[in-house]
Amino acid sequence: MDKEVQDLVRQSSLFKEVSPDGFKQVIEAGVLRSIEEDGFFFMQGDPATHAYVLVEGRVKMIQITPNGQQITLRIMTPGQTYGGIALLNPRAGYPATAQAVENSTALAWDTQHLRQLVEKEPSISLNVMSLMHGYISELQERQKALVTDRVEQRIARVLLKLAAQSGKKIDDGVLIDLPITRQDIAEMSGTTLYTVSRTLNEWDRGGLLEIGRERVVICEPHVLVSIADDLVER
Amino acid sequence: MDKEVQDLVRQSSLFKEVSPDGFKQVIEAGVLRSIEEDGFFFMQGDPATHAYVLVEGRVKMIQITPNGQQITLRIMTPGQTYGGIALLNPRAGYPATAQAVENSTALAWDTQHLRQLVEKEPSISLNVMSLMHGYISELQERQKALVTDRVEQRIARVLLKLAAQSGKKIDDGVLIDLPITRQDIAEMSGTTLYTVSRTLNEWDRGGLLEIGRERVVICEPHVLVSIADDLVER
DNA sequence: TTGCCTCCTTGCGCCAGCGCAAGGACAGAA
DNA sequence: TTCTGTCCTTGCGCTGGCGCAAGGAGGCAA
Repeated sequence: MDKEVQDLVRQSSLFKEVSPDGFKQVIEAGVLRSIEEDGFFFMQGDPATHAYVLVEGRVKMIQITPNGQQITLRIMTPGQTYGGIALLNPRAGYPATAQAVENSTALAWDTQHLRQLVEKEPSISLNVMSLMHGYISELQERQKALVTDRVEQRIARVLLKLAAQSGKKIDDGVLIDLPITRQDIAEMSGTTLYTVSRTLNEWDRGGLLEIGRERVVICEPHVLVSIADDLVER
Repeated sequence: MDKEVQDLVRQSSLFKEVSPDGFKQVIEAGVLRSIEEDGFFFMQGDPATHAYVLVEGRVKMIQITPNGQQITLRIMTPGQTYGGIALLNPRAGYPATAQAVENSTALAWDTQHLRQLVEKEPSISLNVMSLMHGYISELQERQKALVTDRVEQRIARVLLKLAAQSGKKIDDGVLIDLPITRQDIAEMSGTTLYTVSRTLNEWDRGGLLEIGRERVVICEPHVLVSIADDLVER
């Protein structure tokens, strides 16, 4: 297995602080799985059989409503963990769908191996709880935002989060280094593609950012922050 | 310790399936704590030091926004667990505030004892994860509802959930056996007390339910379900 | 009985955001 | 170079839901 991949796994929130010995077992038990663009690692409701650490590409966690509408929960970058629920009994379904945004590769562990690993390394169990805790906080945060924030604030928050996660410093600001559509942003901020388009264009006109097709560059991050925190007149 | 209380703990989602031996230790380590109406077990952000099983009364989990606005996440009834996060390192803050709706009593375990118990009974650890999993599903469900459902549907859902949890069969329907204000319902459904009032009155006029001061009786549960599921014309 | 407090109702005006529809722009294929 | 598909923009009309303000009504205390 690739040295680089091993490092990624060692630092992942699922297996961090595992002993060298245990880590060897982790690597041995992991199975590589590749999914091409727009394919799925798993669907919401599927029995949770595997936990994944993303090695390459981008994966988004989404929820699909009965009427086909869709909300995006998060976008994962290499090194991040998803499907950690699999530690539980596999009858617990995945709470969301994992879809590849680009061609992606992940290491996977099935429930059985995971349980063996946990027995040897109980810290993994704490790691899973820690992951879930983070996830809960995030969901609560989003829920609060949905109830109390205006759409403008929510869009600002989404952009800042994307920048923090996949931002790339360039000449005139921070480029969000993802092929991301207005629709994607709308799904992440709980609004519509129309409103996103209008808002981004307004901000572009104000020099706050620069937009293009599937491209956003944040020029004035601090202004965006003050919009997100509602410190600014409309 | 009360026999009744012990049964409650034995069936709680935190300690179910613990061996008789381990259970004895659980009971020994638990500490009773009473909070009177409107008091707090803990506040959001406090270091998570204790896990609780509610023994008597009602406790609501809430989130308070910087500007004082408030959203209600859930209302707990006796036997339910909260603060399970405490198993983790206590620097992880509680993700929400636990406030007593009536005079309430709970059994509490601190992090240190919990860790000892988990060592003896690893199933507790799985229980915690299971709890968190349920919590995550619930939050995602709510989030989906906030984005895609109309206010009317969300109010219907809240009423149904309250009825499922604290419903009491009476002559003309199911009484929600809680002193619950319009404001409370608004916080749970992510809307305002005005809209809740208008909606409930409309339903009352239609014979769907009967309302009074801090009182709701659901007369036609199935109609409410079809509203929640959007199977009905407006 | 009276007063007070909290909870509830409702008319009214307002506007943020929705979503259709039509058209433009860009990128990659052929 | 042209074509095709996807992505993006924007004018327009509409409405669900918000929130103020004012008043009503039930419950509790003294």
